[in-house]
Amino acid sequence: MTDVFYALADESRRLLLDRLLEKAGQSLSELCQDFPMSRQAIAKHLAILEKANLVSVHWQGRTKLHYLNPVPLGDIVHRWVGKFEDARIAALTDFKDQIEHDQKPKQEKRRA
Amino acid sequence: MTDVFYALADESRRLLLDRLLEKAGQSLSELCQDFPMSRQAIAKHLAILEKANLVSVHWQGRTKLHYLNPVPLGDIVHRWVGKFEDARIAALTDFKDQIEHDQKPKQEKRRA
DNA sequence: TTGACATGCAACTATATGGTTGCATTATGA
DNA sequence: TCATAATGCAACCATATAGTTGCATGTCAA
Repeated sequence: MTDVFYALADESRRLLLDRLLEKAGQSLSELCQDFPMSRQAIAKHLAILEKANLVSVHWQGRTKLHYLNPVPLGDIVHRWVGKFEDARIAALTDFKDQIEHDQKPKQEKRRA
Repeated sequence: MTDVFYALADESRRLLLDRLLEKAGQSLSELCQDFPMSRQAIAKHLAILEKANLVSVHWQGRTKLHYLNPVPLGDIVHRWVGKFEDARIAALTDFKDQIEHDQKPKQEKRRA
């Protein structure tokens, strides 16, 4: 959980995921093209994405091919964000209204 | 985007969100109870959550009441994770199979 | 009015992070 | 075989992060 959020908390890493969404199976040097950063910096970012299981790799000779693995994203949505779903629905009804009317939200204890 | 992921990339901060989901409108000192950390450390975490717009505050005299704002979570899911949805569906069909069979995924270019 | 309570502000510390450069290792292909 | 290409490893640096402690400010209530 922490690993995934941490990995996503960096613009460069999110951009790398975008690149791998556009085209799967890119090598490190391929991903380095048009990226304003040294190869080693990118390799570190990819290692972090690997650790978070957001990227899977496959060696082919001396080149390391990278594949986006979107499964942890789904996990986060369903196993973590999900529990805030009730609050989100409530937010659409009362919370937002009250904020807009510059009042203190009246609920002292929201349902669990 | 970065602010939200960054805020969520810390166990303590995610725990604070849990606390505010259980009971809305808690003050700083209330949130300090049973939290193995100084008040100032918690205040910093709350400031980060505020900056990410995950927590809204309301002053009542000398006490600052904190409310969970789950809207940015929904935004992340729909505006960011959403674009990986196609890949996630594909992952369930071919990618996972091939990983399990220890083969290189055959797609060189996934659809955009 | 004044003491106590809730919070904020500032300085400080140790460690993590994001980046760099230089060199080593391994595999390809002419 | 051997130069080159793809990657890894290690040291280093500046800054950010997560935490601490001490003190200041502001508000409530007796």
